[in-house]
Amino acid sequence: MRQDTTPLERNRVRVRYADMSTHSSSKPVIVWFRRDLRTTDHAALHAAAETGKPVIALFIREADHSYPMGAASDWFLHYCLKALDEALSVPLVVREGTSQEVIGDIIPATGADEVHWGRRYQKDAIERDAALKEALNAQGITVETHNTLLLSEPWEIKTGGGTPYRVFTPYFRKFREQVDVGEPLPAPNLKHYAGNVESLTVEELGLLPIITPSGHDWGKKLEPYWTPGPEGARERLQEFLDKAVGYYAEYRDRPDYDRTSRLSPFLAHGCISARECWHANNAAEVGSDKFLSELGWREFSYVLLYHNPEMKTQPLNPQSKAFQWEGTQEQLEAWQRGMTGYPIVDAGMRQLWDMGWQHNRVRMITASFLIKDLLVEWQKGEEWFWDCLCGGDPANNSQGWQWVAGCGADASPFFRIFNPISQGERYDPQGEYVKRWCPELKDLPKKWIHRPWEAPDHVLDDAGVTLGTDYPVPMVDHAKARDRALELYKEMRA
DNA sequence: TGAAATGTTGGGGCG
DNA sequence: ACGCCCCAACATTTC
Repeated sequence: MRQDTTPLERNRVRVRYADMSTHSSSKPVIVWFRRDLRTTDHAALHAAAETGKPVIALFIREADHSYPMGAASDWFLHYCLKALDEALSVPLVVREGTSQEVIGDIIPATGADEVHWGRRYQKDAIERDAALKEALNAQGITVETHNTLLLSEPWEIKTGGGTPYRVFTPYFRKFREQVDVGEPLPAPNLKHYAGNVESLTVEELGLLPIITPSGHDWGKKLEPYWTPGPEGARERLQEFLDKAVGYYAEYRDRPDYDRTSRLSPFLAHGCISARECWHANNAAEVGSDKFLSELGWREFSYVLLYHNPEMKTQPLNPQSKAFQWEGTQEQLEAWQRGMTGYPIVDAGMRQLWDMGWQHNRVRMITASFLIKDLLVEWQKGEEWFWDCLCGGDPANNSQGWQWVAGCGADASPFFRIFNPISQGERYDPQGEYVKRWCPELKDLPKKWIHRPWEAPDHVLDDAGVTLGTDYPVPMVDHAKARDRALELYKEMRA
């Protein structure tokens, strides 16, 4: 709930640095942290430390962000900031406002004459950062930008014709020929700045979800699943490399197994770098090229986002704009709540709500269902995921939704429509994933777990399930919905 | 990183 | 023994 005054005005806090004895006469350098909330393999932090100047570590809750984080990502971010503050040997200065205001305030207050940050790739962010850089340069302040997000710059890898790639496979082949993913940078030693810098506490940013009047704490449910921050990211990567990466190609499509990396939220907030993941995979006793290729998809998504700034809302494939969506708000809400009547879809949507994350195979199934069975615009699904994912990535989320909708670059063709029953039976054969997230179906035999409406009455009785009361009747008939989607697809092409 | 419809093949039952 | 039909099983095409 935003009020008339900013938290900084309401509650002025001064960070008092522990080490006041460092009397360096040199001017400090500011490192502005964004989606790179770590100390290792951080090119901007590293370069700032190399100057030998005292370092002011800064995070800004940007007031003028046109693509603000979703609620679950804010939750994750809150704990990332606290973890980063602990991981850094200097305090993290936390502020709210526009970057121009905040940095424009810190520079005269501290005498800082140099600013470093990691580059961003969304058009509005690029423009704001460029304007800030220009304004600072005009004041004689040095600005250096770095790559803290990606393995390669989106403009670096081009086809023979000099255009950006639009198909993943040749893109990634070229990437592997061209890009030398070097060693991650170590965490640098930082020199303390001996003065004071105004800072909010992380709490004052108000990132945590508001507890409802009835006392429901929505953020609390995410806690068991995640340890946000660099330490949690390293642990997660290590566990993945120790236990799952060897089976990645075989089992990553199985939502009933815990065989994916679950690193997406950490990568999205930059708790760990893609280079650290890449490198650790290759250094591990057993690694997986498939895992590297997933990191490659992340790079490819940023290529698409960089060259297509409207990717969040506009189909990359322009003729897709003519598609006549006919899904309703009620249908969208049933999907959001996990009440479609198709168990694999509902399990996925409830997992997303509870964990702030959804298994990748299930993302394809739930997205296909929203788009092709319910005929709801993919953008509505993108928005919901953006709000619910505790590590929503602007490039990956848009790219993934466009892929399923069939309107993206190198996308799945529109007519590739997932059957929620056969997908469920193939990838969750025992129904364990469904039973975990839809406990009302836990006593249903596996034969009927993905199609409860076809189960004989006595089976439903024995399982204690009354369709329409305990669990919904399917909201659409998949076979009919499929025909309708193909019909609309044909109309669009005509 | 589909699914369904359609086409082909080959073995076995049977007149 | 032979042709015919049936129908899995697999392959190809279509959306």
